[in-house]
Amino acid sequence: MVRTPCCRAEGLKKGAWTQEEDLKLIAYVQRHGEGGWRTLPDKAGLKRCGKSCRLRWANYLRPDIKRGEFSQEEEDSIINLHAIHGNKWSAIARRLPGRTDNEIKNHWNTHIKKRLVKIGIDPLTHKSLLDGASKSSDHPETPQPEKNSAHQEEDDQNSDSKMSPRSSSARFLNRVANRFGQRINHSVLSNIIGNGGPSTSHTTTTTTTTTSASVHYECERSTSSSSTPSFSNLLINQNITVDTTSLSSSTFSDSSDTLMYDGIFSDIEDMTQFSSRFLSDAHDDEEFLMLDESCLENTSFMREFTMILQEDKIETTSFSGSHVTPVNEVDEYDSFEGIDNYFG
DNA sequence: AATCCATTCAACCGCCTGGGT
DNA sequence: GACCCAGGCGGTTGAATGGAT
Repeated sequence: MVRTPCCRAEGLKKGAWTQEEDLKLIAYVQRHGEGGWRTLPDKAGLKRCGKSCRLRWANYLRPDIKRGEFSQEEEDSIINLHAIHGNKWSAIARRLPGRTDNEIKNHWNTHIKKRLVKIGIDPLTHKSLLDGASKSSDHPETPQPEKNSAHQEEDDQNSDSKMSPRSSSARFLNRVANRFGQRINHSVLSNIIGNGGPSTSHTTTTTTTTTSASVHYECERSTSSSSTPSFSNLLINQNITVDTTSLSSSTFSDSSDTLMYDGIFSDIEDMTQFSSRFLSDAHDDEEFLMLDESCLENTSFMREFTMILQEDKIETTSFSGSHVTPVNEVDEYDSFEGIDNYFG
């Protein structure tokens, strides 16, 4: 079947937009809103393809566009999100308010990708390019293959001031276990850490229907999601995340708590960083672990659980050893001591 | 100053998807 | 189910720019 062109090719202008065209487009969208892109050019008096108008608006003229250099935090988020989503630029852009998919894509291709390659990380797989090569201890200048993730870069750059998302995940688990270890029933924590128990069921069905707060883990793209998560691979390969939608006000049956939770999340200034570490799209093909219903109904638990998320975010962004609950780090990855305390 | 080359990024292209009929 | 349409997406292009020679 012959594809119908999105617009008539004759007489349409291409190339860089002029200020006059921008003003026309802005005026039209402000008056009529977004949408109807195919007919917009005629109505707005633009000799442009509707697609071109939409792109110009979405990538450049939209009032909430954030322009300028990417911050270190934004770059970290992009790397983390790319490890999860791959080249799904729009998905990544949704987590970076004010940044467009096109901008992120360009920045990735022109800056981040090169930097990752330079330090020995495959930007496609986020694994070391030196897999299988001899240990770099013989060659101190070559990257260490043990930390075969994109986070090596930030570790290298911020080893004293930042914690990697991986350690954040483990630390988060520690805190949950330490704080709630005496109150959450065993099966719930078994679910969270996937300790091989029967309750590592991936209750995808209930996620979309009855879910409230779902702790959900995402496997690295290179790993099979079908395997039952073990304690170790949870720490190494997975980030604990909380589904955003699950923490909406509708989550909580106690109406008096609704506003509180809304407040907490609206108070989080940097949703980008928060979401890059804890939040994820609720795709149908992703698997979820559910917190026990009883936990969700326990507003006290949910209150503290939410506070942990918030505190964790704050501590990670301005980490100093003095004010962070100590977490033993047995090796280069965090250990999950809290769960041991609980089960011990 | 002139030329060449590399880099950046706005814009385009073609494909895909979902909704409506 | 088939078809059409609108919108969205990722990959690619090419003009503009800056640095090196």
